[in-house]
Amino acid sequence: MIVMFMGEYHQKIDEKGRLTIPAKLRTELGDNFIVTRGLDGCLFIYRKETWEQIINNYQNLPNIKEARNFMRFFLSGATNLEFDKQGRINISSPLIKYAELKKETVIIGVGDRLEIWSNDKWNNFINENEEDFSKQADYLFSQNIN
Amino acid sequence: MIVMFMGEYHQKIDEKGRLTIPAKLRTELGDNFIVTRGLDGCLFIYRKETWEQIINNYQNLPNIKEARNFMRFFLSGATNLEFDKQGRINISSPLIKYAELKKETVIIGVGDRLEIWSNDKWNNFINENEEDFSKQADYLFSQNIN
DNA sequence: TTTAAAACCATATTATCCCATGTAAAATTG
DNA sequence: CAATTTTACATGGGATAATATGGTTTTAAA
Repeated sequence: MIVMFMGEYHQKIDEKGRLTIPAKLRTELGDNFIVTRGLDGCLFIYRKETWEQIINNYQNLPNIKEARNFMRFFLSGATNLEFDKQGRINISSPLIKYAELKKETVIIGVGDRLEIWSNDKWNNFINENEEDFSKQADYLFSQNIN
Repeated sequence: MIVMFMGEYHQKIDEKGRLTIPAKLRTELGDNFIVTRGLDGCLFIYRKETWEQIINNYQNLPNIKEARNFMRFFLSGATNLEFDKQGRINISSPLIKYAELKKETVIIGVGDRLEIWSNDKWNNFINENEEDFSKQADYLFSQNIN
């Protein structure tokens, strides 16, 4: 992984569907990237290189129904986007609808991708899972004492 | 473990989210480090080397929902930071919110990491756990640690 | 000809950098 | 050893540049 996306950023999406990507993330993204329906009700943004790797990996999956359906979901939602002069992207209305994006939007870095969440969904996510996370973290942190 | 962080330091965070790291700790931290959501309501600061070790352990988690969620929580809370000319770091507002940081702040050294606590939380923590510490110590030291 | 989307422009907000002051520790000198 | 000076460090505030965001015009498409 060349780029490791991290952090949480709060941005406003306007009524034209335009969303500013924070400057720091822009430089890490480059100007060739893909937005698509993500898992768990958010959108994913991948660098082009990462996207191509993912697609390659799925080419090798057996031609079973589950794999076919997943590819439909993943590819039909995918769009090649660019920044406008002010560093914004234009999110299509099907994707806005899918992620239930309102004005208040959260962009997070998760390793090889960015995720776009509606503020409400993200808060729910954090609140519902916080306790589990500390348990998991207790476990995981106890693993790396060398 | 090359560096062993120790000690308790009381610093003030200003209304811009700037926090001075004591000079002694600065030299031990180097100028490449990561701040992230920690456990029990505080923030963790890791040297870059330590951080990379931790990440390596997580790379190989399977792509199941629990692992995905945990990575979201973990990476979205992480930021790569640097010192300003006066030796301060700039803590992002989601992290300030998470750790409920007010003006009075406590920085403690805990082995391979630093922890940032709000003064109130730290006092509560000490008060609530003081009696237990001796029991916990008895338990831990009886486990033969070699 | 109408509508919508994309490019452009302008302003408001935020973050970053730099400097000033206050305070405590250390060092130097009588 | 005490007193005074010097240095380092912590903390606050203001100016400037970068960024986010809203609105307007132009272009293209239906």
